[in-house]
Amino acid sequence: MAIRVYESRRRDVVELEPRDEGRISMYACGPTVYNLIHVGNARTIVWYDQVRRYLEYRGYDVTYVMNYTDVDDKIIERAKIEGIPPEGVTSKYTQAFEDDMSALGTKPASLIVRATDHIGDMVVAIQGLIDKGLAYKAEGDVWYEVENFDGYGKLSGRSLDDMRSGDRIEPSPGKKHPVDFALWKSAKEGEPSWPSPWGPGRPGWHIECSVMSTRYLGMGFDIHGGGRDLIFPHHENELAQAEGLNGGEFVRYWVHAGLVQMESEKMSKSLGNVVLARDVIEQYGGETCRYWMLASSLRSQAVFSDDTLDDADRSLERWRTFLEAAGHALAEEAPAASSSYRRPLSDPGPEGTGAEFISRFLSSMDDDFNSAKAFAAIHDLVREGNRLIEGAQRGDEGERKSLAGLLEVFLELTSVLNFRLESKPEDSKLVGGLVEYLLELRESARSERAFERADEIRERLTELGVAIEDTPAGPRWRVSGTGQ
RNA sequence: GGCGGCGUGGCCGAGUGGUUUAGGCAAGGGCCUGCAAAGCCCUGUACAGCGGUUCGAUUCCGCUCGCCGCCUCCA
Repeated sequence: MAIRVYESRRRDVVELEPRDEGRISMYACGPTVYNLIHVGNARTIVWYDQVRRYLEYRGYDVTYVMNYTDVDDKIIERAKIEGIPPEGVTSKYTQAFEDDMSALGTKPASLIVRATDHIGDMVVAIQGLIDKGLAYKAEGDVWYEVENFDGYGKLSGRSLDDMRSGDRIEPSPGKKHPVDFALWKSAKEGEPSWPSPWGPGRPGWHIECSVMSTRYLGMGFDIHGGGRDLIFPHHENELAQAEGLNGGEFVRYWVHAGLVQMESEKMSKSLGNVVLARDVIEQYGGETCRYWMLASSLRSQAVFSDDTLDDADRSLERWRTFLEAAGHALAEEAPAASSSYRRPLSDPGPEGTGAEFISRFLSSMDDDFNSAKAFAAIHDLVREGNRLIEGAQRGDEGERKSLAGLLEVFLELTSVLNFRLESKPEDSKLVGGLVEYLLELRESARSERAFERADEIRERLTELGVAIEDTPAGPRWRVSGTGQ
């Protein structure tokens, strides 16, 4: 069974057949580092991280390149506002991006590339396009001539005629066709610039991705993506540049993520309805945020609201509770998480306790990363596991064995999604000691049947965010809630 | 105006031409508990509307209504 993905250009779900057997090359448009990212930006990157993790889990050797766009009008603007040089802006927001993404459990791409480190390559590419008759100079600018590229519009499914008739494109002086886009912009006073055969200036928005992706991954690499809103013009233009310059196919599979919706409107910087990733992480924690992002599948739009985030938080809490309870029930026989699980496509498939859950998880994720269905398999596993806990605690050998098997599968599946399910940081030694002491007091009250006193202790702790559960093996506690 | 997508029970969100339920959250009932909590069991009879195809459609086709995305910087 192969992995299937929805491919934007073909507008269909197709089998993923990598250019090189056993290897996947993927490229993602990373941030333009001029601002803190919002949860929509973050969700797309988290999903790409998940795609990468899943492909590795399925046995592929993945090379994942991400770019940071660190030359752009917005950066220049921002530098003026903050009164610092553009490099100050980019380094500040690059760090902020990496901090946010790390809080969301993504691991850095195999290779991170910066536009400013590849200006020379871009100049060479632009000259190449001019030489091929696909670009032309107009004053200090260089424009891509879309009418000379056969197939312009094939990714986004639109024709030049459609676009010409649209009244939203403003013709610029010097452009031959209103859709022609800038490859090189001449420098204005006080802007960062680089030398070029056409005079000092800086590259246009799209050229860096064409140049850097093909430099490191070659033409015809496997997966390229970003949010749906990048399909046009960004990816269309990347395609026109790369294929126009090099010939052949640029990208085998275009994979685009659905956008985050805010009250039935997309979240977007231009609409001004953004919620910063940082703020959501602070309120709900990175793991809840990641759960929310992944619980809706890659292509569907995710609804941002307190309700959907609260749902995610409670669902995750259910998993944590299971992990903890199963661990207690099995004591030292409890399996530990491995650092790297692998289920290559070539595997005959799992056997033994919990195998059905692995199978369901795999077939769901193989099917265009249907995470919603994959999560359901984990939830079903948890229910079955919870049923076994009482018996396992009693010492029933059969149930212990089954529970241990299920727990092992649970650890595997949640680790593929990079959920650590760790207890809250408040769970420190001092706090632990104090809570244990209060529980001892409560237990002695209970043994004297002084329930009023016992309940008072429990209520006070609950108010403080410490949940108490009495189990046959004694009371248990944990820090609950969303950390507010 | 052009192109694309969607409309599932209180909310989020999978899926399918027909019999057995996606799953989560919330709600109600029960078990367990000193009482709780956690957990388990049960319950809700949902697929925008109108036609059509079909023995049978939530699932296919058409139309209508509503919503969303792209067409301009945007993940």
